[in-house]
This record gives sequence, C-alpha cells and structure tokens, in this order.
Amino acid sequence: MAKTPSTPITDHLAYLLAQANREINRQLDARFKKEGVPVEQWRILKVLSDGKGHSMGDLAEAVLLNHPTLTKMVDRMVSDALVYRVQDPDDRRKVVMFMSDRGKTLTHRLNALALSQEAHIAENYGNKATADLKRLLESLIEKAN
Amino acid sequence: MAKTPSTPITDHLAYLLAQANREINRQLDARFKKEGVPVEQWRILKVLSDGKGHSMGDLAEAVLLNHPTLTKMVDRMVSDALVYRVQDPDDRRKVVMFMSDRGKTLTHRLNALALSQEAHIAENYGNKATADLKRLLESLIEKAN
DNA sequence: AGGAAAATGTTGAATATTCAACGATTCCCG
DNA sequence: CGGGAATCGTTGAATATTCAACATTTTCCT
Repeated sequence: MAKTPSTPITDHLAYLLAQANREINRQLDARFKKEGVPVEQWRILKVLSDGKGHSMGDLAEAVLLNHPTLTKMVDRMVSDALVYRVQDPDDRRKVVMFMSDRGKTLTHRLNALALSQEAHIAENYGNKATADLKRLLESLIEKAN
Repeated sequence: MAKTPSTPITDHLAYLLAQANREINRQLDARFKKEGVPVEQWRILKVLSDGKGHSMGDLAEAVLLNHPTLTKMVDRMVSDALVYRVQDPDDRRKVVMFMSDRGKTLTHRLNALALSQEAHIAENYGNKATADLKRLLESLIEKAN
C-alpha cells in the first residue's frame, strides 16, 4: 500500500516561475551591484524614462510594487536625487514623478547592464527559445487578468 | 533629433518573469488564504512530503529561501506543530527536518488547492502552452546555472 | 595527532515590506 | 449646491527579511 506520491514541487508552474525569476533577478542584481541600485529602482527609472510624468499609482502598477513600498522606495530615490515629486495641478491628490538629470545618466548605465544581460541570456539559451519564452509569458500574464 | 527610445521595460525577460511570477503567486496565495499558510510554507511541506529528513541547507535550496529566513520560518512552523527538528546523529552540525501528522493533513489540503490552480491555468491558457512554458522555464533554469 | 579552514545552522541588529488607518481631494448624485 | 463615498498617496506600527557575526562540529592537511 503505497503512499500517494503527489507531484513533485518542480512540476508546478508556480514553482518554476519563482525559480526562474529568482535566478534571472539575482544575475541582474549582481550586475547592478556596482551602481548600488536594486532592480526595482531601475524599473522605476525605466518607466520614468519617457519624460512624461507618472503618478504613484501608475508607477506602483508598472513596477510591481504596492503603494506603501513604492512610497518609501521613492523617498530613498529622492534623497539620492534620482527623481523628484511634483504635485499634479489638475488633481491635487496626485503626485507626478519625474527623473532628474542625475537619474537620467544613471539610467543609461543601468540600461547598458540590463541589455548586456539580455544578450548573455540570448547567447547561451538561444534566440528562438528566448523569443518563445517571452511570447508565452506575455500570453500568460494577459490571460491571468 | 529624437531621444534614444530604449526598449520598454515590458520587453525584458527579467520583467516578464517578475510579472508572471507575481501574478501566479498572488493567485496561489489567495487560495491558501483560508488555511492561513504562505506559499513558502507549502513549499517546505511539499519537500518534506517524501518522509526522508531534509537538512536546513537542502531545504533552503529547494524552497528558494536563504538560510536565516528559512530558520525563522521553520521556527514559526515548529510553533504551529507542522514540522519538527532532529539533530543529525551522523553530523551533529546538521539538523534534519520532518513533518508532523498535523503537517501531513495540512499538506493534503494545500496540494488540492495547488492542483486546482494548475487545472484552472491549464484550462484557460491551454495544455500545450502550459507544457511549452514549463519546458522552456526548466531549460532556462538549467542553463542559468 | 593537531590545528587551521570549511561547513552548518542560528542569532541580533539593521533594513525593508506590509497592513490598517488616516488626511486630503475629488467625484457622484439626490 | 451639499454631503457621503471613492480615490490618491502617505504614515506608523507590526511583521518579515537580510546581513554580519557567531558557536559548534567536521574536514583537511602536514
């Protein structure tokens, strides 16, 4: 009378996603290390790159952080003079975030590091596999909502 | 003279992985909510399901947590009488973790919830897409090491 | 054998995240 | 118009995670 074996955890999509995410994120973080910037801050900077202002709500959504966490992270970035807040004149509840010049030059350096990681992945994982994976992930994200 | 547009953040594999992981994890957490157990604890229980003892080091690796975080999470699980520690007689530095009966019955309930999530995903994402995605993720993880 | 180095797990302090509640503003609709 | 409900962002307390240092035990080297 055997125990029910149940599927190993490595068969679960949730686990594979967590594992892959952790690994890729760790590698990216290692590259950002010398700039002393966590991945989340790069995401924020990247979203602000378009020069249009973004509200905290927009940002939180875009960078996958919940509101209080974002507020405190932005506080740190303001201290580091990477970004700044402006009150939205059209809706005074809102805050509009912009990037400083210092933030812009940092963003360029971070983008280069991120692109080099992408290149490295594409290189020994394959262009096709990378493209396929991205497509599947996009589709999953879309369906999940 | 246009600004360099730079690739949007949604093009980066690292971002897509983070987004997909967050979404799937959130859904799973919602299902576990009524049991009051975070996903990480389910992972621990699942790994311990084989009845063989696992050292803290093994566990940390398997459940994607670093050592101090795992120690404290296991402390909580010991308080909840889900797992218990035994000193390894062969190597007295080591601790071997086991699951209690209470842990076992909880694990069954959690497994059912997790499987129902997998079924739900497969249903409106497609069996083929799910299988392809899993395969690509496994391969990425392998290559990344 | 003996002692330096490595491995294992835990601890305490520093840091970061989350939750609930709040203050301010705007929206809605009777 | 007026006032209750919703939205937006922040705050403070509670919780969780991380980092560095540590104690213990084992391994390795000579």
